Amino acid sequence: MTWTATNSEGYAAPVALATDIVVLTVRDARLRVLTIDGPGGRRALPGGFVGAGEAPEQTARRKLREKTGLADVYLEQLATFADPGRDPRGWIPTVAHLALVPSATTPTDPGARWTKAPGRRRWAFDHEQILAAAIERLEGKLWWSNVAVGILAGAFTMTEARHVYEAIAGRAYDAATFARDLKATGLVEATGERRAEGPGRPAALYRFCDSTPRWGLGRRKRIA
Amino acid sequence: MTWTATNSEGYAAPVALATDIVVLTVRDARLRVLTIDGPGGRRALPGGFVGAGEAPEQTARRKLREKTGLADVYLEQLATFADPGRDPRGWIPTVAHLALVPSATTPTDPGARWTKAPGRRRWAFDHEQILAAAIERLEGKLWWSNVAVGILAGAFTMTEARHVYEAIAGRAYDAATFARDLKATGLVEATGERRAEGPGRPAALYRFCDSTPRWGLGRRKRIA
DNA sequence: TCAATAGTGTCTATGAGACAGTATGTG
DNA sequence: CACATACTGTCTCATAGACACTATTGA
Repeated sequence: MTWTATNSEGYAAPVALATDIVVLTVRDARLRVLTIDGPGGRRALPGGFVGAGEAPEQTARRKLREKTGLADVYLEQLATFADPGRDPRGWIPTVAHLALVPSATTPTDPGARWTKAPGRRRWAFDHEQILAAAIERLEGKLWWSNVAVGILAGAFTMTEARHVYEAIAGRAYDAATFARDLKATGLVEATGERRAEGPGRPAALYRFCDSTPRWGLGRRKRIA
Repeated sequence: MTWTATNSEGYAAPVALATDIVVLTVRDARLRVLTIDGPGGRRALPGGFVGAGEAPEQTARRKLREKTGLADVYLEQLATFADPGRDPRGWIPTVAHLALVPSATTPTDPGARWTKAPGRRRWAFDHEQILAAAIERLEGKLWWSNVAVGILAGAFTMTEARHVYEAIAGRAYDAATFARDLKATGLVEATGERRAEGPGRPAALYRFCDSTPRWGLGRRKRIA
């Protein structure tokens, strides 16, 4: 039995407005997406219904806090998926969001897992399409904006940053060239600190100047 | 009196799902947006309500046909605006679209006009914000995709194309460099025809290889 | 001392801006 | 012929890839 809704003018209305969140991070040199159990043993994206008087972004942040315990997260709107029949429960458009969280994030929700992205898992609803849009957006903005600040929150070494960029771009970068070019974006600054990880010369630490979405200086970088 | 809606589970639902369309073109060397009369003498974007069983993109195409008489139009989803209170009639999220039409397009709707974008006009609702998002999207994709095919439908000379690109980018391009770089995107092809406009050597004609959204070869071009 | 990791310098290929000069039309 | 517009060739600067070389740590 599907749900229905009617407005005060007598016309059919959407049953609800949903939001789905593509939570991405880089773990073990792989891009991974946070998934929950969906119907039919398929993977699904976390999400929920937008409350009356609530902006979709607020809903997304609220759900993200419930799933990961994180309050300050890089979050941006991705696109809206509203094809008829996308949700068997009825007419439920969803405003998809892209969120990036630090590598060390552990889901607080016991049903949530990190899944390789892209991978061979079967997805519920139109979530595979939403995931594809999220990855394309992330790749496209990688060298042009500070998106990566979501994963590289706090201080990081150039080597750590490089591993994150490599997992997202799906290619290797020369270490020297990488450092030069990341500095050239004007988006990062040195903290002045250093960090030693095992043997070898300690690495200088950097941080992104802003944690809110910003565009870089318009340099180019080949992804493929 | 604001509208309301309730779904079959007893919860408040959106009153309706709307779509607004930012129809852009280049006329008289200026970027222009199609506007209709909104409340309070303000300018408004054309749009309408998404019907039950309809995808928002279909609604946008239907409305576009009513306003301009055009059936095949470059159209892509822009973003969804759903802040509470954005529409005084009630909870009405809108899926905004970006559409590009040829320069010669004349509105069939008598209330519709071409308005300079950006300009100093006052806008209804959150339409100024939607327009700003559309212009940013168009500028950002200009040299990376075939967006301009929406305006340069059919065959065009390099000079015509340059005028369109200049109006969108807000800067002048060297004619020789422009032609070289537009060809280098791999998105256009020569038709083999020529066209004479007054005195001077006739210009070769080109067309975009695809009329559906495509990405170019990843070259760069400075906008500012 | 060596191994390991971090960081610097530089050579080269390519794309983009600028512009001089050539080609081909109309009157 | 003059003039106007279209097109070609080329110089130069900036960016990105590659890689040799130096620097700084722990064992």
